[in-house]
Amino acid sequence: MITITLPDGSQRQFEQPPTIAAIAASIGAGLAKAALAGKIDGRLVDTSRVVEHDAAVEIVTEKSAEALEVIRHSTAHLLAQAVQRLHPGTQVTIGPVIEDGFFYDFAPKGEPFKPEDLPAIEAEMRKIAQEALPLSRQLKSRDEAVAFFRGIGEDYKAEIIESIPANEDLSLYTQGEFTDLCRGPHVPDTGRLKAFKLMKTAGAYWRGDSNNAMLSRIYGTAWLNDKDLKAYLTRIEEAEKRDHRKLGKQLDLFHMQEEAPGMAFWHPKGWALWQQVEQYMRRVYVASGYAEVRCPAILDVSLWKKSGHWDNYKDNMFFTESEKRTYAVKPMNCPGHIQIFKSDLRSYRDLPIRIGEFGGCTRNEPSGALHGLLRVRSFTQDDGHVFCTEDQIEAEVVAFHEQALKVYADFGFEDVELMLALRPTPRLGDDAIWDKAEDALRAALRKAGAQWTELPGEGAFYGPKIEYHLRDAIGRDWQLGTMQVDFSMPGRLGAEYVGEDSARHTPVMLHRAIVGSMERFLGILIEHHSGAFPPWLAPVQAVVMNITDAQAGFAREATQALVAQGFRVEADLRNEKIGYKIREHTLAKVPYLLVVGDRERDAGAVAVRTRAGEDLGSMPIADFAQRLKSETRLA
RNA sequence: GCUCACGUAGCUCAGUCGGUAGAGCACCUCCUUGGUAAGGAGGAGGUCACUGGUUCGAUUCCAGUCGUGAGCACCA
Repeated sequence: MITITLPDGSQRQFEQPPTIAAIAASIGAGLAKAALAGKIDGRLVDTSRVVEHDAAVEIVTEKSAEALEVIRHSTAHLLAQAVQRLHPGTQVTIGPVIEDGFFYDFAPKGEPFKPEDLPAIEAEMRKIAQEALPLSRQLKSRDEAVAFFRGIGEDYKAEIIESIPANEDLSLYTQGEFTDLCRGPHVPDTGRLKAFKLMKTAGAYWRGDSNNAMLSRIYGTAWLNDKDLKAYLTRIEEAEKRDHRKLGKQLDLFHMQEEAPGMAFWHPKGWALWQQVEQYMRRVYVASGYAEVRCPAILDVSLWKKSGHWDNYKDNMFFTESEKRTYAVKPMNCPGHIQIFKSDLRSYRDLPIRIGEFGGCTRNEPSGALHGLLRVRSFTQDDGHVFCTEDQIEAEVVAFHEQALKVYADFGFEDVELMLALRPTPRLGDDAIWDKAEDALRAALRKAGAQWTELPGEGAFYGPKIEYHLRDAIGRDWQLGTMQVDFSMPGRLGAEYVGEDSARHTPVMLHRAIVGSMERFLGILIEHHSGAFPPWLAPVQAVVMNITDAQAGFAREATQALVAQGFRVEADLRNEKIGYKIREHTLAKVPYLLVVGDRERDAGAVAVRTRAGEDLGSMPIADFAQRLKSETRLA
C-alpha cells in the first residue's frame, strides 16, 4: 500500500506503486491530459515514473513553475531528432535549457549549420511533434551507456559519459528512433511541444575550450503557448529598438569607423551626455575623499613587467617604441597611481590615501569581443585607488558600497547584484594572503548588510574582487563597479609608508570603480533610457522654436536667457512649419519643446510641450527655468 | 582569436541571372510665414569596403584583407 500526499494536503492510497500519470488520472481526466511531469518529494520526474514509496507528489502542468524548463529541455531533444533525420551522420553533444529557450550543439558531418537550414529543421520538428511520439526512460550502467553510444557512432556523447563515475546509473530517453543521454525529466510525448522557434546558428567550442573543435550550435526558444512565444519575439524587437548602437546614430551621440575598431568618436551631443556623467562622478570623488589625478598614457614596459601585467596580458596590450625604448599604452591606471603614492615619503598618519582618475586605458581586446560601446579597445575608467592598512580595509569597502549603490540609484538603476570573485589561476601571492584578502571583503560585505554570490576562480590575478552587476534592456548582465583588495602590487612596485614603529611597511591597495568604463556605462544608460534621458542628463534639455520669422528675435533672447542660467538649450529658427519642428525634436527625444508665437512673445513666455506630447501650457521663461532647475538637481 | 553571415548615397534599404546603379528620408535652391508629430517644386549626391584573380568587360563570380553582426572563447 502506497500513500501519496498531494499539495493540498489530501492523501490517496494505491494498492500497487502508481506512476505519476496514474496518480494524475485518479484525480481527474483533465489533469491526466495536462500532466507534463511530476514531483516526488520535490524532485522533478517524468509522468511515467513509478512512485515506489509513500511520498509527497505534485503533478506538473503548464501552470507550474517548472513547466517551461521541462518543455524547453524536451524541445532541445526534438531539435536533435529533427537534425538527425534531415542530416544523418550528425553527432549530438549537449542541449541544455537556457534563459528563454535552449540550444543544442552538434558535430556536423560536413558544413556547420547555417541560418537557411533552420526552416527545414523547424518544419521537421513540427512533424515529429505531430507524430506525438511517446518518450520513454531507461537506465543503463555507465559502461553499457558508453558502449551504446559508441555503437551508434556518437563519440562525443560517449566521451561525456566516460567522464561520469563508473558506478553511476544513467538515464536514457528514447522518442521514436532517437535516443539521448539525459537526466530528464521530459514531457510524456512530443505532441506536447507546440510553441517553439529556432532562432540562430553559431559556433561553440566543444566543452567550452577554445583548444577544442568548434561545434555547430542551434539556438531555439520554446514557450507554453503561441501567445507567450509571440510576446517573447515582440520583447526582442523592442530591445533591438533601444540598442545603443542604433540610438547612438539616430541621436547623433557618437560613431565608430573602420580605422578605429573598438574606439568611439564622441559627437557634441554624446559628449554633453558624457560630461554630465563625468561631472557627477567628479563630485562623487570629492564627496568620498578622493583627490583627482592624471597619469601618462604610455609608460616604459619595465613598469608593466614589474607589476605583472606584462606576464598576464602582453598579448592584449599595445606597444610603441622610441629611441630604443619600448613603451606600453596603459591598459590600466593602478601602476601610475602607485607612482604618485611613491613620489613622496608617506606616514601611517596619512593613510588612507585615496586618489582617483578618469583614466584613459587601451587594451587590445580580441576582435570578436568588440561590441559597440559595451566592449571597446579604448575606454575611460572612473578608477580610484586607496592605499591603507589592513585595519582600514573594512571601513573603506563599506563606505564604497554605500556610495556605489547611491550612484546607481541616481542614474535610475535599482536592480544591482553583487558577486565576490575569488582567487584565480595563475595568481600572485600565497594562499595565506588570499585567505586574508577574501575574508576582508566578506567581512565588509557582511557589515554593509549586503548579499552576494561567490565566483571561485574569477578574481583578478593580484586579488579578489567584489563586482557590481547591472542588467541592461536586452537582458544582458554587465559588470560595472568593482572593489578589489590587492596585497601584491604595492610591494612589487615598491610602495611603502613609515609606520608608528618608524619602520617601512607595504600598504594594502584597494582598486575601485563605480561606473567601470565611461563608454560602457553610457552605452548601458542609452539602452536603459531608450535614449529619452531625464532632463539632468539630456544632451539638449529644451529647444526653443518660433512659429514665424516674426518671433525669431524673441526666440533667440529666450534661448540666450536659459543658456545663461547653465541650461543646455537650442533655438530652431528654421523656416519650417511648427509641426515639422515638433516632430523632429520629439524624435530627437528632447525633454522640452518651447514654442513661441506672437502671443508668447508679447507675454514674455514660452508654450511648453514635453517630448511625451503633454501640453504644459504657456508660462513665463523664469517659471520654466525654475521647473527645469528642480528636475536637474543631480546635475 | 574561432564559426557563420553581412559590407550599395549622410541614414534606412532596393537592385544588377557579369554590360559601372535606384527609392524614401536627410542635404542644396526656389515658392510658402504656416499654432503643436512630415507644405510644395526643382537640384545635387555613389571607385557598389579594400586588394588581387577569372573575363572583351566585375559592384555582381572566385580568393585574400579590413570592418560589422550573432554566438563561442577572452575580459587586468
